Amino acid sequence: MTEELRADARTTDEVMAGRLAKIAELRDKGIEPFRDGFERTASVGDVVSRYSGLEAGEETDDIVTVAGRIVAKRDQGKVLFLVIRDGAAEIQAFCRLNVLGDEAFSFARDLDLGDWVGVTGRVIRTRRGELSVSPGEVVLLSKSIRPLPEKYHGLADTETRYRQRYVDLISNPEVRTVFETRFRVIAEIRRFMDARGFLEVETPMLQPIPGGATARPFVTHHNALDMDLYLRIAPELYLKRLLVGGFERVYEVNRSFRNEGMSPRHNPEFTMLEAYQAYGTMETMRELTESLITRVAEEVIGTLEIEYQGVVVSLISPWRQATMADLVSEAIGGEVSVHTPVAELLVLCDRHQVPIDSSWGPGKLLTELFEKLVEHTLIQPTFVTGYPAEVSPLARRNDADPAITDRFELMITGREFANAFSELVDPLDQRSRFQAQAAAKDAGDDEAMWVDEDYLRAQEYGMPPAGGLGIGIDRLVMLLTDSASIRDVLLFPHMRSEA
RNA sequence: GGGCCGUUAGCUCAGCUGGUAGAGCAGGGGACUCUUAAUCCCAAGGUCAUAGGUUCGAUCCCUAUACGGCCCA
Repeated sequence: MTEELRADARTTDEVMAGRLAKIAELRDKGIEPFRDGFERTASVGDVVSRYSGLEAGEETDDIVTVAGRIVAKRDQGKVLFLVIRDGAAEIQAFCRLNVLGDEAFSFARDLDLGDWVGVTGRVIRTRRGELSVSPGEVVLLSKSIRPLPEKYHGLADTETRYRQRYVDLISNPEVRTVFETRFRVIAEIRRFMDARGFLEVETPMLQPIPGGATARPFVTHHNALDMDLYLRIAPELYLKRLLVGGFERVYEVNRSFRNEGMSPRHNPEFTMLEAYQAYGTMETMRELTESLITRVAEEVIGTLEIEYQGVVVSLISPWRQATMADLVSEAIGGEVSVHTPVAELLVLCDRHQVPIDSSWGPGKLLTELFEKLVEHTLIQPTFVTGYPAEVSPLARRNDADPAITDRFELMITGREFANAFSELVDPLDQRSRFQAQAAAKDAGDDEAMWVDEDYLRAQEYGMPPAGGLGIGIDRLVMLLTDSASIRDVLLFPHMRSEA
């Protein structure tokens, strides 16, 4: 039976049948192919760094026990080379018949690519210069029953890479590096914020009223309460309630959810940093943003000159600042602002093929022109200021010009990286802004905000002046890892159900 | 949602605007006591994404669907 299965092993199913037969065989011999734990004396990385000075042909008497996955196997008859990978480090097991003896050697030869093993033996460097463990013992820790992708080209199919990230991580070592960078970025952000006296907090992901952004939410249902709840589109309104409650500096590294299309730049769930600082302003947040991103780049990738998709981006301070009105004026070759008559803006929208809606005021029209004509041109870091109040329902009006707000968005590589403002703390103005949003929602804008009465009530108790900030972490990681798609910086990007 | 492109062995890829498919790696058998994309010999491996259509005949041409990628909204 076993022999037949082995002889017939062809496709995946048959390979798997062969491996299953091996499992049965091992159990017949009293060997459990899925062990309970294992004691090793060193990681592969430790051994590699500790013995980096060992000369070719030199053999130590030091005995180590390492463990890992077999990722390559070179069988030479009475000598067998197994490459053992533990994390990102690899070491060769140089198995010799005369050292292991007949039974142990044939056991080692019977191991398969993908198996997890423990190897005990002397640390040596082969005549050909490869650091190795020369095992006196090889034990199977966990059997692999499914074949790994091709060893040289790795796994290239994008669909399989995203769906089966575990295989991608085994097969393409540089993928691991991207994710190590991602999580070091997040760790560095926390260190930076903590050092500035911010407290990391947690706020609801399930919200009765989704707020803090203009986006369509995901809906879910709480059975016991028989009420609909929404997955948060932003933590903003809860974090600002904490300012009312007396917390002065808070932040949340948050997963938020937006029910919109997917693209190389959008995933339905994404990660951002939101931070609020009592007594701060847009300018406080601007300095914070620039310092934070600069620090993270220096600490994690060690440079401020970044090549992104073939373009060099310089994160060296100071970063450019410009107003939306000036940038749009420059793009169209004439003076426009939020005070330009609507009729004139409509002509410009028409001329530049910007689709419009009859309910839009000058602020929205100007913003649309900006997004169509300017945004994609801002490759180097640029703080765009002077956002119209019409498109900034949570931001404080500028004292000199109440039609715009004390708000910026940070653009890099033509994309939005951060959004921040002096917070609107006036409950009366906030109510009228919410009402304008509600009117837009009634007019069919399903991304418009809801009126959040509890948030207004909180503000009515008195909210300190404050600066608030949001930074898109996925995009930041894309920039720092030169990744073209957001899927390349998400371990498990969303996909349709498999066919 | 619209447009374009893709889907061939477990993996990476070939395949002549039509005559039912090839290689390398992995897997199987064998040789080899310093290999490292090991090498050499042998044998095997396919519902050409799915469903229809055109045709004497379809991996190839047409339609639809599924999944993926890019662009646009």
